[in-house]
Amino acid sequence: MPLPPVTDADEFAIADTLDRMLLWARRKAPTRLSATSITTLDTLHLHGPQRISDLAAGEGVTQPGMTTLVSRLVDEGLAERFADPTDGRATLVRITDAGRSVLADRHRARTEAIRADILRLSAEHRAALLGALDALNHLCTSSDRGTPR
Amino acid sequence: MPLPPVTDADEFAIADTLDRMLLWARRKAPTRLSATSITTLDTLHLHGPQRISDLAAGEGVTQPGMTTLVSRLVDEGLAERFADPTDGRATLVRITDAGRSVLADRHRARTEAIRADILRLSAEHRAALLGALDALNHLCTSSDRGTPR
DNA sequence: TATTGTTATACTCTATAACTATA
DNA sequence: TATAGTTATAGAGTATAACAATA
Repeated sequence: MPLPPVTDADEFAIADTLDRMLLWARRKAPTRLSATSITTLDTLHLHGPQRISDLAAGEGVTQPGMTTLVSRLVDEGLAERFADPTDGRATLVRITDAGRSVLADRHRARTEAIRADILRLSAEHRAALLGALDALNHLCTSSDRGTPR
Repeated sequence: MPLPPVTDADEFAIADTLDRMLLWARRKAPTRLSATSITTLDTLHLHGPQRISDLAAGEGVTQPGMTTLVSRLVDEGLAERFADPTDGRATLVRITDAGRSVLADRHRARTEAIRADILRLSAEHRAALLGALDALNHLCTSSDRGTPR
């Protein structure tokens, strides 16, 4: 069976819906840590140790801002700094076990909250969502860097 | 053709992916106004005039916090206050044309940014996304209230 | 001289507490 | 007395500017 064609208008409709999703998402989900702290921890978790400047660029904050943020994470035991063996100027940051634990707890809680909404959907809608998971995952992982400010 | 069954594990997978989407989303999208300002304007746009206390509950902030936020919006000409004819204690807030314009501009810009990522997906993925739009829209609109703090 | 990171300072946002006005 | 909203104060988070150390 041939795939349905995806037109310009369709692409716009997809983007439009996803943007509305983001507003929805923003209204759920209060977290103890700031949103930037969470995404920074997530980056460290997924991609391993990083420089301050790389983290800053990736999260769309300034370098001094990232220094402060990392200091907070270190104070709370969620991350740690260590010297970059290849560059005396640089500092590398790595997530700790406690940091991973915070990330896991938060993810578990939020997943449960979202799941409650999914249960209210029709079987057809859930099936459609299931069919789009792979696409959504690609979307999230392909280009997860923000635009610099 | 019968629908594929949606199991508990599937529901979890959907919720899991959506939560990852939210982290992705957070990394895109810097906005001039705060996230709460945007969602508040969006609520006023979608559901009409509201009381301060209702807005506060809906956005998951305190009543004094919403007073301040609304004052900012009013100062910028994006919303306006008027007396509730049915309750002398209450103030109603309504979005202005300028507010709608800000919302539209932001939506347009973000939709365009997301669309760029969609263009990098395969035709199959885009088709799957298209098939899930209705489900996603239901998800966003069914229960768009945040949990109170 | 350019780059990496930190410190100093100021501004925005939002929470808690105390207050005013109306029901 | 309870409810709607505001004002006062404090704290978190992040930006810009100035600085120190290394490449």
